[in-house]
Amino acid sequence: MLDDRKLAVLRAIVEDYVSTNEPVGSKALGERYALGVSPATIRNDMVALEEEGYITQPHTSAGRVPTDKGYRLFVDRLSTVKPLSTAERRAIETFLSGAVDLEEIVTRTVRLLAQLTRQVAVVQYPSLTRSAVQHIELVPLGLQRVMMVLITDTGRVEQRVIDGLESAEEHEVENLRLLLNQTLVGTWLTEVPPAVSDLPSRLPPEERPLAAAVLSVLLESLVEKHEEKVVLGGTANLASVDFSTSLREILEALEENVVLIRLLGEAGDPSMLTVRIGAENSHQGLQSTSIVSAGYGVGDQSLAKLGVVGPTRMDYPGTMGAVRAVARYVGQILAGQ
Amino acid sequence: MLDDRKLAVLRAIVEDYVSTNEPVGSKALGERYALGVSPATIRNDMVALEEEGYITQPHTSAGRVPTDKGYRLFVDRLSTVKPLSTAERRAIETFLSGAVDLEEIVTRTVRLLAQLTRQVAVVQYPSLTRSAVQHIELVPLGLQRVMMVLITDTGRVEQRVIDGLESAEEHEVENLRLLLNQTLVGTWLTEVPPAVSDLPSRLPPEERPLAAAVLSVLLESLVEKHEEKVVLGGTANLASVDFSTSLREILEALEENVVLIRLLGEAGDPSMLTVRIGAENSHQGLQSTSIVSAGYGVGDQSLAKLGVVGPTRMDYPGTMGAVRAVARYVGQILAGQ
DNA sequence: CTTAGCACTTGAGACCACGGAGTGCCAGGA
DNA sequence: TCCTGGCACTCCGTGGTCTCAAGTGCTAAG
Repeated sequence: MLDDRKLAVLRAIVEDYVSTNEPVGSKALGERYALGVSPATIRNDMVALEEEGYITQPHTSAGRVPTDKGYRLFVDRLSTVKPLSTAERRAIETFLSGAVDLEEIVTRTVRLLAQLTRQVAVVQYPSLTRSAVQHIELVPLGLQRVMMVLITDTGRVEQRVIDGLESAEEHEVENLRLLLNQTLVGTWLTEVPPAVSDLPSRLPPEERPLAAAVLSVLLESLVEKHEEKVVLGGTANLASVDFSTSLREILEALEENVVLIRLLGEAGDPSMLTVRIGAENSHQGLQSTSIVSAGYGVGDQSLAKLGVVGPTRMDYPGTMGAVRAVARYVGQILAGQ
Repeated sequence: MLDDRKLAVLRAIVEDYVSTNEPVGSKALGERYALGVSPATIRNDMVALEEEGYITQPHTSAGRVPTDKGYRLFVDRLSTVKPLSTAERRAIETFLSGAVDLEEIVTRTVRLLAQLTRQVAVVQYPSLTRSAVQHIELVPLGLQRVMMVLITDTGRVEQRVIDGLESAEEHEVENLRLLLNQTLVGTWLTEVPPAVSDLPSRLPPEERPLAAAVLSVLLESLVEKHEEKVVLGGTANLASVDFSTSLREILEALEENVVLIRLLGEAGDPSMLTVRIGAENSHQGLQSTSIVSAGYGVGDQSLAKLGVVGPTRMDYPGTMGAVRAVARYVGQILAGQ
């Protein structure tokens, strides 16, 4: 059905359209890419490709433009991820290694990715669920307030103030602090709830109210802050492309962190690159964009996702290469912390 | 030079242009606003206003458009800040009072402001410099690492890991923690450096290396995190306006936190509303925008700034009303924390 | 199966004419 | 002195027509 030459034609169409942003015709195609056949032949192939739904013409007697399905085929079978140049790799490395804490790693990553791909970059904070407790600190703030600080081995810090306590005596707080650390250090966050279920019963009765209050806040912070935080960068890059859907819709979608997180989450195997093209995106405002994403993490466990959002008409090999490289380096940096 | 009627004409021009986005002519002006004089008279006034540089025509025989100078006069003398409706006030209050921590207050504020003004909102995190130490916590993480957590009375939390220590014995850390809190709780952050200068000398010699390391990180975090954090929202609102400078430039400027902070900082008396119009903004990319900002804080001390960025052609009275109201409510919420 | 040739389609751009909205100016009136 | 009505002029935006380039589909020959 689709022989090699037809595929080559499709590839050429995609590449040409991506770089020129203009519908590509049979003659120009034959000239610019060494297909070794005449325009007429290319036209015949185009008809076949159009019948199969890989390309389409904006109007009769205009050139062809790839459809979402066409890009999909291109990504799946006709292209290979383009590795970064060594200069680029070195730049990534030095740029990221200058970061001092998790927050800075994330902000730098997002900048980097936006710059490399010239598109909008999205980086999700490492999720809490996949990390383990490194330390829990309780700080008395006056008699009725205690601050809880939870530190994970991925460098994330969550803090909460627990208010309206009956009384929080120094030694009670100290006791609880010791017990919590003893019980929880090294535990996966997902394992925290079962691990603490019997904890109050291991304390003298008068200390249980405090423990209960602290635990409820601790558990709450685990579900609530779940994996909700993302950082966005390079929105200015949207301005240079013209989208079929309005720019406003896209910006609105991108501002909704919830939407972004859902989209990143929808991606498949986190250890692989995922590409969602045009209408494959479930969100209304992003049907004219493609999202290239990858999981990143320490070792073989993925902690969170990062990716870029751009027009369906994007340089897939290059973008995929950049996303993959950045994801790997961030993982390394995190591991090194 | 400029009698009352001329000013009334200018006011009418600004109001009309803001609401229609079209150059406004003498006839239409007389009809829509009850100026009580003929178009010819208005034309004469327009000539005078144009000579003074308050208005300009895009081309001969088109209507007039206010210049930056015209808007400036309008803001300074021809308009009054429009108070919000009680419904809006109530909405602000309920929306903001649902926030649980500083981060959420800031995010909610930015959303709120963007929604109220239909423009881009900018909120700066409460600055460290104007707040006082509420608590300092030191947490040993293994033998060579200590985490320092600094909590301010404005609810801000800074944490740092101090690495590569020779040894951090439990009791040394504990000692230092006590001493730090004893010395610093209640101290303005700006007063911290002098307050700790002689601190190592008050410790036994063997504990001084640890103290020095911790102090250097503490001081560093004071200057570094200074007032650098801003949150942005409502960028989608940019898409609906068309700017004379390219949208890209504006988005780029907005992404540079440094730029935003400088711009907010340039504003005058923090207890007042500041309006910077068009070319009054020092930054290149924002010469076609106006920035309305205000300080917010607890009591009469301003902790940080917030504001909105929009086209020079904006509804100044409404925007100023919204910014002022939001700034006040945020202050109240912060005080209530 | 490929290719050359050809007639056909269509949007983009150039050109033009025209109407509407706005202007400046002047002379007459309160 | 200031306002007003009148008038001639300017310019932009709109819509129509025309042409051109690029592209297409189809057919017949290699």
